[in-house]
Amino acid sequence: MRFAEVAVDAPGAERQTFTYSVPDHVEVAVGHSVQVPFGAQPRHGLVVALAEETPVQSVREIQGVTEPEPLISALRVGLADWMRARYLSTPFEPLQLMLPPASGRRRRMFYRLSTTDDRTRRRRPTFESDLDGRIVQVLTTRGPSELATLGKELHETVLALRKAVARLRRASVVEIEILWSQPRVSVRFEATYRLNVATGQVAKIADRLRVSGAPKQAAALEFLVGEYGPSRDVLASEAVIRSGVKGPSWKALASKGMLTIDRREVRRRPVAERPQESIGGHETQHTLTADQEAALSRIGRALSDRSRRRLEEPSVFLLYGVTGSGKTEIYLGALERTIAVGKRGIVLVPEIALTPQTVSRFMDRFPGRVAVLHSGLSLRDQYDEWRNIRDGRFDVVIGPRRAVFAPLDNIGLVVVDEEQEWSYKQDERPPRYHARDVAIELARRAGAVTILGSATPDIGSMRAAVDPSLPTYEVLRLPERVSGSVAAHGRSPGGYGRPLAHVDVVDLREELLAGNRSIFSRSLTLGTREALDAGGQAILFVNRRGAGSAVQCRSCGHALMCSRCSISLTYHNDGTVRCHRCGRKRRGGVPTTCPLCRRPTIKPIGVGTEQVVVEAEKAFPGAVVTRWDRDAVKQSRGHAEIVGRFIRREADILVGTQMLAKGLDFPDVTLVGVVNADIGLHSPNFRAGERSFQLLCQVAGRAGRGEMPGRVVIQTYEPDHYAILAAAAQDYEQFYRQEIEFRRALGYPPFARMARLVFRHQTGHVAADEAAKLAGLLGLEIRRRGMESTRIIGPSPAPVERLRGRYRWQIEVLAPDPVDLLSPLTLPPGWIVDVDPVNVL
DNA sequence: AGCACGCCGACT
DNA sequence: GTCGGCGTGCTC
Repeated sequence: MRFAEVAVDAPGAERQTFTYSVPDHVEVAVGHSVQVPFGAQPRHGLVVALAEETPVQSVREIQGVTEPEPLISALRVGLADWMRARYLSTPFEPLQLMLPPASGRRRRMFYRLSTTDDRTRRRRPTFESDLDGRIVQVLTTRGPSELATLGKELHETVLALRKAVARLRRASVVEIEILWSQPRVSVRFEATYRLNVATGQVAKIADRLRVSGAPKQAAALEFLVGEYGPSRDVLASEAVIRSGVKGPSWKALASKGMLTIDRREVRRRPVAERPQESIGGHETQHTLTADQEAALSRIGRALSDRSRRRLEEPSVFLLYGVTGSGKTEIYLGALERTIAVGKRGIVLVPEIALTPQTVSRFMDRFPGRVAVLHSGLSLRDQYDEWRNIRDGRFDVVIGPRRAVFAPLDNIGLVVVDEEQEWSYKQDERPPRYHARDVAIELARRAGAVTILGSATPDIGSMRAAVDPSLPTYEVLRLPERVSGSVAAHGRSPGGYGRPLAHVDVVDLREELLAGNRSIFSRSLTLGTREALDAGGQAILFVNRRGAGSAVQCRSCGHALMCSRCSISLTYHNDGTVRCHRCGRKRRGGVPTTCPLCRRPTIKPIGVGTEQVVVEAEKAFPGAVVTRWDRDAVKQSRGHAEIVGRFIRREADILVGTQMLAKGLDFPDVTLVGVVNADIGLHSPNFRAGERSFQLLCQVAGRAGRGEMPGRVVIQTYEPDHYAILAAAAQDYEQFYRQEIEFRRALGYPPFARMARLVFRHQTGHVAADEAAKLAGLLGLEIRRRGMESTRIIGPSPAPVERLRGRYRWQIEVLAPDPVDLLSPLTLPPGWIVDVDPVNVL
């Protein structure tokens, strides 16, 4: 007897896999997609293990496989289980990410009138309510229907219908029928024709056909032999178009045995084979700098050693290189070496839509061998691309976070570009995974090398690389900017990297004292004018992150803080000012005068892009100002249109949010202004400083990427904040030294790991009560199990307390591994757990 | 999620 | 007595 361990896609199968027996006539392997009985209904599941025996008493049988081949490799089934344990997801959720996109069938529940006439019941059912009768009416005329259909027809709520239908089922008037929807996409076939007669006989047969009044069939035969010869498949659609002979004639030939009609799977041509539309030119580089050379040879050694199974070599490299230092060239070189030892690579990029320049460099280097998982692909295309990857048609897969689940075999290298990016964390729906950490685990299991690339590495990644007590990652440094396009055009003096842009920090308190009430400081106004006059372009960056804004004094820079939590208080639209850590409300709301300097200049801070556009048009008459943020993208035809307009110099000033911080090259931009560096600095999150520093560095990196030198102006009320000082100096290591001490002192990650628990409810106090209850329970559990190094913070309202009409309260768990505390517990329904959260909104 | 089991109140 | 309400608990 054989048994299969199955991860079932059903509520009720959240915590464990289930054991089923495998009937003799069914062949299953790990990774197979199967249909199993679960409770009263059939469910979809994935086989995660096989066994010869089981301790389980009541096993039921697998009903069958839904696809002939396993869909997920054993390695990835293992990875999925690792994700389940790490992110406290269900067994099925991580596996679902690895399935072909949009190929899933959904269960649909239809209600129909009972077919079995129930003789135990003598009386005809008398309907308890009018609704029951109306339902029967609809089912009689329309046949089996879903609840939603009934709802539309009868103008009743789903809830009322559910009750009525349950009543009718008990009375044996109505029964349910489960149907599986068609997958939204599946393998597509097209008919093919193949000639069945010898070439020499075609002329004779064709003559006979003409005589017997079938000239079309004769023409078809002659076409086939002339264009394709015997026993070669030709797509029916192609044959019909090119020969002008329609379907029925071909069918007639087939019935006479002269032709075989077959079918062949057709797929869209992979992206790599399509002509590329690229926006902006991209730099090509042929000679490597000494640093690049050294980094690449180090990675090359690890790659070849690991391919010879000498696994003692480090497997994770932190490629720490300033903006423009040529990290992409290292990725390309490492991929070449990977392919040279017969392996393949996955490249993760933060937001593919925003990095077309990087993507096209990969496609140029490995023509026809790169699969690009683009979020803009249609479902059909995504599905075809999945199958093309699985069938080994690509050596390289490049894409955003979910590309880590692409069905690529024989992986030798995994690259995570801009590894510090928060977009690698899925925080909207389970499994709430971090693609960088999944990538590292995938590489570990595959015996592959990982490269984490960044100009401003995640604090945790850098610590793993430099702390001698944790010899896990190895740092590779690229400290100098490559001469880039200058070198490519042969005009570089040689040996000199492009300098980093010059950064000015403007103290907005002084601007105010000098009587400047505009949102642009004198320095920024002057700098922008100069840049435009010299024929350059300007970028104005508006930091909108952490919309829940701090309350800050324009005169002295003082921000209202919580006396207990040492984080800044948050202004709410209802006028209250509260701490998002402990939940305490400030009495009196926003003060009229600053508690520190006594001036009446204390206000909630916040500037929008629209406002900046208006102000910029006023301040720089004649300049064309363009906006780039989420709203502007919605109105136009996407990112590429806005970016393209700016690169083609149809606008002089680009006003935007974080989107423009990402790796795009704007060669003519000589000035970058940060309108409000303070926002986010005080977001109630221990990563606020890190986030601000990274953002400012990235924004500064947009200036002076061409031949003209760049200049950056950072406007702030807090010129002495360590994140701003370090960003102005563009000195990551200075920032790291301070940040890591701050984290150590407060026991924050990377010195502990965090799990964030959130509860949502329409009513504020219900959420608060529920949070208090669970916090008490967790505290009890911590004491009971003597978990001294585990702390809980809160309960407190979430930083954005009310989201989509629901109040949210949270509890944070800090521990060496918070899963130790949470894993054995069953949280009450409604709680969401986010392990290793990055976004705390 | 669904369904079964089980314990209480309004009827034949 | 019986039917049917919906409150817990389980689904291999």
